[in-house]
Parts: sequence; C-alpha cells; structure tokens
Amino acid sequence: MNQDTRQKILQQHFEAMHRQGFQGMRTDKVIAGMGITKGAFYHYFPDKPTLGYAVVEEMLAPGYVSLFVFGESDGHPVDFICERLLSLVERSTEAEVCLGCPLNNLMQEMSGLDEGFRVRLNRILQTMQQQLEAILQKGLQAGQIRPGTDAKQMACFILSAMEGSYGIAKSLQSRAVFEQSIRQLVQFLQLLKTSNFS
Amino acid sequence: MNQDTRQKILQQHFEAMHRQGFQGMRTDKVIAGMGITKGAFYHYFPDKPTLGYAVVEEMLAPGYVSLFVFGESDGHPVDFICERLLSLVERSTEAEVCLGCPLNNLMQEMSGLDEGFRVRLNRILQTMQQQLEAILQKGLQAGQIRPGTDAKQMACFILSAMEGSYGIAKSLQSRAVFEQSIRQLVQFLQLLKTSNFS
Amino acid sequence: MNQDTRQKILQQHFEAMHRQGFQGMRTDKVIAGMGITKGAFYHYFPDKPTLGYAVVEEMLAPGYVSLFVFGESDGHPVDFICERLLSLVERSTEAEVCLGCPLNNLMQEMSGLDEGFRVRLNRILQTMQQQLEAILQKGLQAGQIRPGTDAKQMACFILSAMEGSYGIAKSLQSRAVFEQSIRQLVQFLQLLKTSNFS
Amino acid sequence: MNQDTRQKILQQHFEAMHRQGFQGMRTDKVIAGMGITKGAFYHYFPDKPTLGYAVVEEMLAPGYVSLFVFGESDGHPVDFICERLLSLVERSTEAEVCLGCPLNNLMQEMSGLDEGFRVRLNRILQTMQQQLEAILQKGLQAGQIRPGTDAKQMACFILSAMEGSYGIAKSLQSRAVFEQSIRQLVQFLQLLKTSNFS
DNA sequence: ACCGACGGGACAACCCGTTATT
DNA sequence: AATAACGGGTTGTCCCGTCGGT
Repeated sequence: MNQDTRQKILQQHFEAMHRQGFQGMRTDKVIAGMGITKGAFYHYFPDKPTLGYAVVEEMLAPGYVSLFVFGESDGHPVDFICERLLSLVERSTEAEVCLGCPLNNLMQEMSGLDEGFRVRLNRILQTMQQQLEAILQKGLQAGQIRPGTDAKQMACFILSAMEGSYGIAKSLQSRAVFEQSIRQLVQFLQLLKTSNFS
Repeated sequence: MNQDTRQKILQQHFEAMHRQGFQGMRTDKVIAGMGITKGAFYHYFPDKPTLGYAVVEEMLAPGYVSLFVFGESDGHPVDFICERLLSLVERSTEAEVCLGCPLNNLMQEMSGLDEGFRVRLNRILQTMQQQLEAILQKGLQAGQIRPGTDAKQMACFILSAMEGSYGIAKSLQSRAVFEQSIRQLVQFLQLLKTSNFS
Repeated sequence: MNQDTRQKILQQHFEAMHRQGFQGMRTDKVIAGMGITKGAFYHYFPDKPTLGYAVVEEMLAPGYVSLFVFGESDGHPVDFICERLLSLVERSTEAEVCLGCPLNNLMQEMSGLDEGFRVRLNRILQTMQQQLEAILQKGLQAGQIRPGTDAKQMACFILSAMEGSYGIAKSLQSRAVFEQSIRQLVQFLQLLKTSNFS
Repeated sequence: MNQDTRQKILQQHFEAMHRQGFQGMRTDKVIAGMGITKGAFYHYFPDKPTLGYAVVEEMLAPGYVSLFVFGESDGHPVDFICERLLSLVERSTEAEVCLGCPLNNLMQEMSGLDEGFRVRLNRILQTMQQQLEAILQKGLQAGQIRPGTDAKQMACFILSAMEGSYGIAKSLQSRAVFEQSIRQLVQFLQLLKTSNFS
C-alpha cells in the first residue's frame, strides 16, 4: 500500500466533498484533477461509498474527537468548553465558514440516506457528546457547575448550537454570524457556573 | 393553467426533496411515481432548479415565515418565542425529525452550490431573524428583557440553536434528542427575562 | 409505445446474442450499429437482462413452440416428427449451423447463471417436450408405435439429440455433420414404428 | 517454474470457467480468491485466452480422450460404448449435471467466437469421434454390428446425443433427465447389434 | 394541457494487462 | 517467483431535457 497516493486521494476527495457534498462530488472529475487514473482510485477503494466512509474516519473524525479532550490542568470545565468553542471561531476563515462544517454538511446530506455514513458520523457525534458530558459531570461533582444541570442534555445542546451556528453562518455566508452565534452560546454557558448565581 | 396539476407536482417534489435532497431527487422517478409524464412537468417548469426554487417559495417559506408572528396579546416576548419553539417539538413526529428540517436540509446542501437557492433560503432565514429581533426589541423597550441583550445576535443564535437541534436529532435519528435540545434552549431563554435576575 | 423501434431493437439484439452470446453482446455496440441512442434503448428496456428476456420470449420462443404442432391430417406420428426434424436441416444454411441453435446457445450459456433466463428457456423446452410427448402418446394409443415406449422419456431424448446435433455441428462448423446426425436420429426413430418390428 | 502454482491456477480457473463460462469468468476474482496476485498469474500465462487454451488442453482433454479407449478384452463394441455412457451417468452428481458438461459448455460459448478454442475443442471431439468410429468399425468387421451402419456418422450421432443430453439436463437442472436421456440412447444403440435383428 | 419517444452526455464500476521492484 | 501500484479502455445505467404530436 502506497500510503502516499492513498492519502492524496483521500485529501482531494475530502475537499471535493466539502465543496459539493458526497452525492454532488464526481469521482472522475476529482481523479482527473489529481492527474491519476481510475485504475489507481479503484485499487485503493472498491467503490464511492467506501471512499466516503474512509474520508469520514480518516479525515474528518480526528479533528473532532480531539476537540474536547479535557486535561487535569485545564481549569474550570465551563471555561474550557467555551475556550474550545471560541478556538473554532478563531481558527476558521471566511471561506471555511462559507463551505460549512464538514461534519454538519455530511450529516444533513447523508445521515438519512446511507446507514454507513450515519453510523460513522454518529460515532463522531457521540464521542464529542460523551466528552462534553464527562467534563460537565466533573464540574458538577466539584461544585463548579450549578446543581440540577443535566450533563447529557447540556452536552447535546452545546453540539446542536455549535453545529447550528455553523449551518446558519454557511447559508448566510458570513463568518461574523458564526462568531456572534458562538459568542452568544458562550455567554449562556457562563451562566452554568455556580458563582454566577446568587 | 391547471393549478391543480402544478400544485401536485410541487407537493410530490417537495416530499422527494425532503427525503433525498435536491441533488439526490430524480425528477424522472417523482414524475413516474405521480402517474404523469415529462410533458406535464416541463409544461409548468422550465427545468429542475426552477422547480426547486418554486418548492422553496411556495411550499417551504409559508410555514416558516408564519412561525414567529407576534401579536399584541401574545404575552411576554420570551414566553412567546419559547411557546413557538415548543410547538415545533409537539407538532413533530419521530419520522419528521428523522427526515430533518426541510429548510435546514436544503441550506446545508444547496446554499454553497447554487445562488438561486441561497437567496431564497436566506430570505426565509432573514424574515425569521427580523421577526425574532423585533419581538426581542419590544421586550427590551418594555423592560421585560434584561438590558444589554443584543436583539439581533440573540435572534440569530435562537435560529442557530433551533436548526442545530433539528440537525443533530436528524443524524441521531431521535425525536427525544430534538425535544431535549429545544428544552435546553428554552431554559436558557428564560434567563433573558428581567424577573429572573435578582 | 412505438412498436417499430422496439421491434428493431429486439431484432438487432437477437442477432447479436446469436453471434456473441448474451454476456458477450455489448448493448452499446449494437445500439451504435443501429443508429439509435442509449436514450431510445433505455426507454424501452430497463436493463440488459430484461432485454434478454424479451428476446427469448418474443424472438426465440415463437419459432420453437410452433415446430411440433401436430394436426389431425399429419399422418403417422413418427413420420411427422421426422419430417419436422428434417425440415430443420433443410431450412438451415451453413452459416446458421455455424452460429448454432439460438435456444441451445442460450441454454448452455445462461441457464446456470440466471434464473430469469432459465425459467423462460425451460418454458420453451417443456412446451416442445409436451408436444412431442402428446404426439407419441397418440401413436401409442393408435397402435402405431411400439408398445413399451416411454413417451415422455422419448420426447426428452429427441430434444437432446436434436440440440446435441446442433451443438456438435456448430463446434465442427459443418452443416453436413448436422444433417448426418439428424438423419441418424431419424433412422432410429423409424424403429419406433410398430410395422418395423416383426 | 513452480509447477505447483501453475497447476493451482489452472485448477481454479477451470472451476470458474465451468461455473461462469470463459467470458463470464473474471481472472481478477479467481486470482484474488486464490490468495495470489496478478504477477503470479501473468508470470505463467501471457493473457486470458492462453490460460483458457491451457485449461482445455491440460484440464479438460485428458478426461475425454480416455473415455472411449477400447481394449481387446472389452467385449462387444456396442456393450462397451453403452457401458462407458452409463458410467458417465453413474459418476455424475446432481450438482455436476446442473453445471453442465465442461466440454459442451465451452463449445457452445466459444467455438463460434475464438479460433484458438475451436481447434482445441474440436481436437477433443475428433479424438472421441475417431475412437468411437474405430470401435464400431471393429464390430462391423467382426460381424457384431448390423451391416449398413455408417461408423463415422454413428460416432458423430452418439457424441451429439451424449452432449445434447448433458445440455438439456443442465437447462432443466435435473440429473434424472440426463440419466433417462442416456438410457434411451443406450436402448437405441442395442439395436445396432446383429443379434437383435431377425 | 398533456403525452411519450428519443437525444445525448455523464458517471460509477469493472477488469485486463503492464511495470517497477524485490 | 512473485508483489502491488497503476494505466486506461469499456460497459451498463442514469437522467435531464427536447420535440413533435394530439
């Protein structure tokens, strides 16, 4: 396995999927654009869906499952989560926001159509949810987070608001909207802190 | 113009787009499934994109632009918004949640690819945003909403969280997730009320 | 349905199947050779197998199921069958023998691979077998055929010898072989007559 | 030359050809199924047709050319031939009959398409024909077979009926049909004996 | 207003064979 | 003796749109 060629195929198709969606992406166009041939493509991947799954697992997942990894010295749980959300904003360019969050794009397009995509995308989603849940749980036990907060539901809501912000900003083609929306989320999350309640 | 046929074409294609997306929808199949022929379709619509635009404007838009219409007797602005959000939850079935919000689906799929879709979908989005903004503004002026709240940004955030909830719930194929996520949003929104702060 | 175009598609593909077999036949080549386009082909047939089935039922079957239709005034059963077998020889040209019997060709190629072909080809085979069986039965009851002859098994054997003759002659590319082989069969069949036994 | 690998390639491809025909057989699949790679295949065979020819000569031919080898002590010529035909029936399983006679399958599929196959398959056919012819000739000279019998034509007919029986039985997927058809042939052949005529 | 035959360009997947390499 | 990457032509199928008719 020439991992170099395989990696290049994955990379180019990841970008094409990001731009046009999985269904809209044309493998032959991408292949021609790379200067390789169909033979090379089908040597590494049996078909288009399998390539798509590989893109999800090898290109998409790593960036997401490492987003909310919480260490001992990462301070207040809420601050950590907020910092991570804001880092998404800082890192993203106008162009990237306009293309949308690759994870969100694929979920909306493929989750309802293809089992293989759904399970892989949900795996990412659930990992992030569990990470957030664990962080919030820790804060609850440490008395840093307002009692009564449902860690699991809150984790789910954070993901919803985060992906929703990506989605609305994509449609409105505006990084500013993304930033504002995430900042609103962050403001709300601050209210989860024990100290912010009398 | 037999508006009946036209309407049926719109309806059937709306459902197909909801299920498979615009690109995934095959006009051939939908037409055959209706028991009519290509001639009928191309009599009313010059091509596939134009049909798509008509679906957005005539099938999609009405339901959304009427969602946040605020009357004099609708009580506290925040309560109104929350009530409207919860009505979305109540009205939706498991199946509908799994198919996703038609507006969100289309935005994620087509906003980056087709100008015609983007402007029409954004029109819906902006209408809802302005309605929410106006409602919040009213609450601010009446002293019902905590001063310092940015009405425009909050409107945008509400839409993000709402559509994000739809999106995550769709991928996880769970109406329960949708409900919990919207309820979390509602809880946060309650904190905007003046009375909830000491 | 423009039966004219459909019929031409069937005719051309029948000939191509006769020459190259079903798997070896390339629809696009045949289509191009006809001067029509893929659009026309797929308007009449959903896929290649379905076309193949139509060829079997509409092009192949008629000639075979009408071969052994026995009337009141057709004389001695054995003579009738022999006459029909010899008519096959007379009608066939050197070229036709070299291409083989279309029925036999398809049976050998497709019966083991495709259920749809097998049932349709067997339908033809069984019709011929039942016709032969009925003819022989009649001869038995009329005392024209040697008692003890198993009509069903004999019918089956006649078909085997007939198709086998086609097959061997095809491989040896020789109409003469076909003729000699059928004549041997005819000689044997004469021995079934009551009068030929002392 | 590692004859072991070469032999395994031949064996596996022989089976695949028996199942799917030469054109239907995919060298890719067979090679992958063996756990070897293309390099091994193309080390021993320059291309697919050449492999096919080797299968015919090394796998197919031996079994057929040894079928009708007549010794001094083999008794009455007709009985010998009948015994050999019945041995085919006895040796064959239901599954084998359903797959068809490898020789017959290949002849019907490839004789009209490929010169290389035709000459090799005809070589087998002609060997068997000459063997049968010689046996019958011997019987004629010894007065064991009815004078007037044309040894060459009869040899040809026997092969036709034998392969035809295989073919019809294959299509009908029934070993019983094969057995009955061969038994009918055997009964007819008994009539060639001098002693059976008054 | 609607029908249905057809054009025509994609597009995914298949599969035989070559070549550099060890 | 054998591997694995890769080339590249082919094949079946799909599907949007057109056009002449009724």
